[in-house]
Amino acid sequence: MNIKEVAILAETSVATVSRVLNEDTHVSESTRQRVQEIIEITGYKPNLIGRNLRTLHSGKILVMMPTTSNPYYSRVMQGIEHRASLSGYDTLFVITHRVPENERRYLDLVLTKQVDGIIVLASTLDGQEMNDIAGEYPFVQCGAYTIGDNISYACIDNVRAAYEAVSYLIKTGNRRVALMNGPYARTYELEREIGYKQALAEAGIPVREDYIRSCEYSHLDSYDCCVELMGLKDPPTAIFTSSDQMAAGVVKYLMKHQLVAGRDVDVIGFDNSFISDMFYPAISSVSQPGYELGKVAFDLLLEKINDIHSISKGIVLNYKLELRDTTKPLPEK
Amino acid sequence: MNIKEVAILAETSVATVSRVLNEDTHVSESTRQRVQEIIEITGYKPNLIGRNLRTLHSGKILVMMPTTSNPYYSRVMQGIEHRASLSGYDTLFVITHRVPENERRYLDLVLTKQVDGIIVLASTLDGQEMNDIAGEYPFVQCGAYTIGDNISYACIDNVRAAYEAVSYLIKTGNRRVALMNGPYARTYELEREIGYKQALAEAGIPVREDYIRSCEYSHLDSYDCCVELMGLKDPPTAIFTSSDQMAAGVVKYLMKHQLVAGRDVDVIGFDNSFISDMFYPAISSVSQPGYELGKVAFDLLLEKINDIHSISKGIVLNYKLELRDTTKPLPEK
DNA sequence: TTGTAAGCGTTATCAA
DNA sequence: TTGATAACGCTTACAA
Repeated sequence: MNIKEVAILAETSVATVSRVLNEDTHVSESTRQRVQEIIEITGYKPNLIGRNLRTLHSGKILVMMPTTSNPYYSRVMQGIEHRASLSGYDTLFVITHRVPENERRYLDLVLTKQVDGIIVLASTLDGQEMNDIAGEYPFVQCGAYTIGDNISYACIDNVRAAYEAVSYLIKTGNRRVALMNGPYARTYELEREIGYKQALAEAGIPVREDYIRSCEYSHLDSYDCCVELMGLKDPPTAIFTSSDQMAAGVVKYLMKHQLVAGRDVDVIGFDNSFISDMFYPAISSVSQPGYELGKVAFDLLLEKINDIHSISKGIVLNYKLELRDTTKPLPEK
Repeated sequence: MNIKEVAILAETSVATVSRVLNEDTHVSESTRQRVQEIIEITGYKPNLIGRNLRTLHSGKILVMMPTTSNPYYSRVMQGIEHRASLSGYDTLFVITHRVPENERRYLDLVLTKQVDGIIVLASTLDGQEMNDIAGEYPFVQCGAYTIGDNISYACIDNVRAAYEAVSYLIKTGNRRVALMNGPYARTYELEREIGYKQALAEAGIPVREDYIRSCEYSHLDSYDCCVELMGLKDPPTAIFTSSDQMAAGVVKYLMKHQLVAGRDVDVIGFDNSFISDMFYPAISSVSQPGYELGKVAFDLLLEKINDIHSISKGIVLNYKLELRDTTKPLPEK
C-alpha cells in the first residue's frame, strides 16, 4: 500500500493525500475525511524512506555508547531521549564496544544521511578525526570532550571532581591514597589523574607512581588490581576509582579480607550509578548529572542540526560528591 | 555532493558511478579508477536514503529493550549485533521504558520501512497486537514469548528454571521459600510462578500467598519487599527472585540485619548478570544464555525478513543454575 | 563496457 | 481546493 493506491481508492490525487498526511489546511473537510477513512481501512503507513529522501532529513538522531554495562549511561540516554522526543526526534542507540571501526561504521549513518546527527558518549576516535567530522556533520560529545574547534560538548569538570574526592579522602585522615583509573587515556581519565595529583600536592603528599593504577571498568579487573595495591609494602588507606563497578570490586576485596570499607580502607567511586547504593556497605561516589548532561547534549546537537556552522560550545555541569558508608565523616573543627 | 556530481567530475554517467559503488564487474578498470579517485577526492558518500528507497530495504534492524539497567540485556544485545553484522545488518537499539506507546512509536520504524525488522526483548504489548504485526512485518521476540501463530521467539523454559531453582532451595533444607517476582504479568513471570508452585507441590509444601510477592526489578523495591517478607510471623528461610538486582536488594537487607545469606536465608537471583558475581557474598543465580538467545533471535528474524510467510518457530535454550555463596551445598546422600 | 531512462514513495511547485 | 508533474538520490533494465 502506497500513497498512490490510497489516492486511487479515495478518488483523489497523491498530492491531496500527501496534504492530508501532513495536515495541510488547504484541503476541504469532505475530501480530508474521505482520505482519512481510506487510510484507516487500509492501515496505510507512509514510507518514511520516500519522505526522507524528499525532505532530506530523517527525524532521527543516533547515540553512540561504548558499552551498556555502566548504568550511568542509562541516565544520559534518558536525558537525550526525553529532550529529543520533545523536538520530534527519535533516538536510536548503538554500542561501539570501544572499537574505532565500529564507531566509524556508525558514523556513516550520519554521513549517508540516515540520521540527522550523532551524540557520542566516550569516543575512541582521535581529536582530529572527530573535529573533521564535526565540521561537516552534526556531531557532539557528551560526558567527555576533545580539543577541537568544531565539537560541542557537555561534561563535568573532571579535574575538579577528582580533586575534591581525593581532598576529601585526605581531609578525613588518609595520606596514602591510590588512584584506580580507566585504561583508555581519554581526556576525562587524564583529567582525573591531574585532579588527584593536585589534591596530593596541595596536602604536601608526594606522588607515588605505584599508587596510580589503570584497569578495565569492571569489578573483576579492579579486584585484581586491588590485590596488587594491597600487596604493596605500604598499602593505601584509601582508593579513588574511576567508576562504581571498579569501586565494587575494591569493596568486595576488602570484605573478603575482613577489612572494613570506611574504616580500614576508604573508597570513593565514580558516576553514582545504582551500584553504589545497591552495595552494602553503600559506596561513596562522585555523581555525574547524567540526565542533565544528556539533555544539554541534545540541545547542542540541535543547534548543529539547524546550522552546522553555528559556533561550537562546551557546557560544564556540576558534579556532586555523594558520601555513603565507604568514607569517614569530616573531622569536627 | 551526490552521485550526479561525481559522474560529471569523472566524466561518466551516474549508472557507471553506481556500478563502481556496488562493485559491479562490468566496469573497465580505467573508468573504475577514475571514478574511485573522484570519490576519494570529494569524500563522496552515497545517500543511503536514496539507495534504500530504490532497493526497498534498509539493512538495519531494530532492537527494543524495556530498559538498559539490567546488565543481562547487554549480552543479548551483543549476540544480536554480532550475528546481524555477519549478515550485513546494522543493529539499532531503542528503549521503551515499558511504555506501550513508546513501543508502538518504534514499531512504526518497521511499518514505515526504516528498518527491515524488529526484535523485542520484553514487550508490554498484548499478544493479539504483536501477532497482528508479526503477520505482516518481521518481528520476533527474544527472552520471552507470547501465544500467537505469527511470532517466532527465542527463550528459556522459565517454568523449569524456576522449578529447578526452588527445588534446589528445598533440597538444601528450606521449607519456607518465598518468590519475589516482577510486577508485569508477562509470560515469563507467570511461568516462574508456575515453576515455583510445582516445586513446592512436589515437596508437599502448601503454597502461602503471603510468600509470593511482586515488585519492581530494582534493588530498592526488592529491599522494601524484603522488609515485608521478613516481618512476617514465619519469615521465609529462602527467597527466589526474578532478577539479580532484586536479589542484591535482598542480600543487602540481610547484611544490614546481621543475617548471613546462604546460612540464615538462602537467595537465588535470575539472569546471572555481572551483579551476582560482583556482590559479596556472590549471589547464586539462574543463568540465561543471553548471547546465544540474541544470536538465535536474529536468525529467526532473518528468516522472516527473507520470507514474511515462513513458518514461525520458538527456540528454547538451556538455562543453568549458577551456585555461589548465597545457597547451601546439596546434602550428602 | 557504457549510457539512457524508468522508477522507488514521497513532497512541493505551479497552474488550473 | 485540487491535480499534474518535477524532484529528492539512487539502482537497474534495456539499448547501444
